[in-house]
Amino acid sequence: MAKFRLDEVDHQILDMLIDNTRVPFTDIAKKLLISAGTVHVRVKKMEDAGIIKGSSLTIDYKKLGYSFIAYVGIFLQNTSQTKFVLERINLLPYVTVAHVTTGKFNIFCKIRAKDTEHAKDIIFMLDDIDGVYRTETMISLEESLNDKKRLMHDIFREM
Amino acid sequence: MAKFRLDEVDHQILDMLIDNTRVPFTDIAKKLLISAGTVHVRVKKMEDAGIIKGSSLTIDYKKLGYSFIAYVGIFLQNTSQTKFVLERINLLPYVTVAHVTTGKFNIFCKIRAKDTEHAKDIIFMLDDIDGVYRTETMISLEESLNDKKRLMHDIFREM
DNA sequence: GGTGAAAGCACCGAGTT
DNA sequence: AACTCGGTGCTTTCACC
Repeated sequence: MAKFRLDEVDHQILDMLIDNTRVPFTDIAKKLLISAGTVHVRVKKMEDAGIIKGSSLTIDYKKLGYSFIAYVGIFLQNTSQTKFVLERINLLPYVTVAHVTTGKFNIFCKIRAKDTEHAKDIIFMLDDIDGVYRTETMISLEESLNDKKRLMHDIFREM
Repeated sequence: MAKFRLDEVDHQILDMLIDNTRVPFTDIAKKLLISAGTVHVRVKKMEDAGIIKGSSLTIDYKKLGYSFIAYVGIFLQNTSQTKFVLERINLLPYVTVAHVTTGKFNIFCKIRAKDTEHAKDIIFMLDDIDGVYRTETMISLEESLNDKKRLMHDIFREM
């Protein structure tokens, strides 16, 4: 995978858009003392390069009744079944992300549910997939998301 | 936390905006056969209710040279140190999310790094936090994100 | 690669049904 | 609650630097 170099202006633009994709390009332009046209061209360039893959809303799932988060580690009967099981897992809507991992588990995923009862159903569905030997669940008591803005500044500025 | 009820139109609007926050309200209106003003009012309502917390870009971190993902389970010397350690963890920019969990680990977090060398540095920083007894790392060999669109449709439509 | 202005639209609030 | 409509302001393009 090619590594793409961004300059300081690109970083500043990303910083602002990452916090709010709807911030007007004219505002960005004012802050960075460049023209709105330039902002537009640079954003387009980052989109074309695939650095900006898309945009999405941040939804408050708790307000929608989904306040249960857990991580589930999956042990397979045989690692050759990894691909098959991963495909099945991705058919389950309540699994938000799945990873093939080294270490203790073969597959590791995050689930989002309404409550413990609902989570139980999801975990049973995972257990029922062919090739899954057993699962181990870690319930999240508190989620703490890192601040995106700081992430961008500190991580990517150094490149 | 109060549970907020969304109707079919709200769901359709969210579905479109979740795929692309910059899709014009006029396009949404055309597709749903309502007026752009109505789209505007409904989005505003969801923002005011806090359902829509914000918006963000999806960045291709791999293209920026950050292709390493791992999960780190943390064992504390004493659970009373949870809050303190969590605060320290959140100061580390490469930790994208941290959870207080039940089960095997006390705290559980996800890190994003350039490579194994870089990951090692981050894990050492975690190990060095006062109160951390030891850590256990699971390296992600493959990440598989669930499709957002399907998530919204299948999960929230039923409420 | 950047600018600035102009044309084309989108947003958004007010007033109406 | 939803619609129309008009003012305001944003995006996007393009000729020029």
